[in-house]
Amino acid sequence: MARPLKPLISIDAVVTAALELIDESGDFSLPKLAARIGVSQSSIYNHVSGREEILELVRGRITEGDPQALDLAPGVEATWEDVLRSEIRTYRENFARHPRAAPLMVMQTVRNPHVIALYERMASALEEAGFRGADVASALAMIDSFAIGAALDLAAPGNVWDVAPGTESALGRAVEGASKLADRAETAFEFGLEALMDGLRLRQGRLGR
Amino acid sequence: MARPLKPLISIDAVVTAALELIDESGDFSLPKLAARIGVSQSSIYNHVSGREEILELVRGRITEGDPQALDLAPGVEATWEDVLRSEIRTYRENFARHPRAAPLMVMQTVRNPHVIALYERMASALEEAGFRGADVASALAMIDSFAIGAALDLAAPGNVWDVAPGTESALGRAVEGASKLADRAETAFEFGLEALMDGLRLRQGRLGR
DNA sequence: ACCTGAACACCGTTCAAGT
DNA sequence: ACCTGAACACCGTTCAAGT
Repeated sequence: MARPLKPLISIDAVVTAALELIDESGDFSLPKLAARIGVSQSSIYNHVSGREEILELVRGRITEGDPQALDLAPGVEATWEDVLRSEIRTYRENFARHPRAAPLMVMQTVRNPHVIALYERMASALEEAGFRGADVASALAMIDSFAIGAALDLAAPGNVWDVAPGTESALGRAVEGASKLADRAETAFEFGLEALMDGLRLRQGRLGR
Repeated sequence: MARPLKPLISIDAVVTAALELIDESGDFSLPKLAARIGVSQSSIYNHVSGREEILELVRGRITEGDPQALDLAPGVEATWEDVLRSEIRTYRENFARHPRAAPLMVMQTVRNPHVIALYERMASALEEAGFRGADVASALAMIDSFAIGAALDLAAPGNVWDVAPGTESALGRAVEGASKLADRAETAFEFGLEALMDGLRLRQGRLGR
């Protein structure tokens, strides 16, 4: 076949196909990706450096859903808490739309500009709150863990802990209590988000000490 | 060679070799594992069901480091906060000794009894604090995210975010501030742990509301 | 019961050859 | 510039054959 008049592949098509593959089955391989695009495996390397870059592009696609505007009463300034809460929620909602994508991203360094920009907005909010230097980094690390954890939670199989049902134990009761909820992951996320915000607010109050 | 008089492999040896492999290089495959034990790849399946079980056994080995006793003044009862803080710290310290193991565990359901027991102790502490049912599960999910995040942080390459050094931005300043610290991950962990405990304590106070 | 070697169905990446 | 097919060096798992 050799070189066609019009390219058979575009980076965009690669990313779209990759995300479809991930959404459908949760696993993703170059052979499957090539098959879906209808092209040979090796030709993908003409557009992209390899698997890692594809996944990083997928991260971009997932995250680029515009940062939802904070709608506040006119004239009211958004507080650092508003901003932080909103960014975390957006981040998590983006992954909620592609639950199976999270596990594939965890182990890769974040290079995507959209995601970097998101963390930049959070870092600014933390500075506005009065946090400085390493404290900002620590807070970001915590937020990051929480957000990734929440995303992984969405991808996780029904039970994270292999506890026999009806077990008389605190963990058994917790698992049972959660299983009654329509959206266990959602509830856990909201609980965690508020606890996290409380924790930060409290530390902010002590900053001058 | 066929069946030897004394088994060439023991489950214990498999786990030890697997953990060595992980600690040294961070990656782990059955061919490499077999080579290290000095046995053929397929014979491993006589002792273990496959890759997943091996990793779950490794999780056990890492976690079984005895739960450090809380040493308190005699007669003083450990509060739920003491217990929680100590368990989280222990969990994270265990992974600190094997930083490269964390990424391999993230995507697997926890089946190991030692780890289940650890979560059971945390669930009890949360009940003692007054949390019930889904709230216990939510708090555990949050703690879990945090602990796993902290563990992944130890395994992560130097920079989690690909920010150009000297960038004039809040994120740039945060990264720079953190890079000055001898133990960035350690500092972030302590910051997060205290913020998390604060968040839980505050929610506990509102439980009766 | 426990080992081996061969086989199977996968991976990601490279590269000469074609137009 | 962009595609193909073949090749390479890996995976995890299964299974008949040996003692």
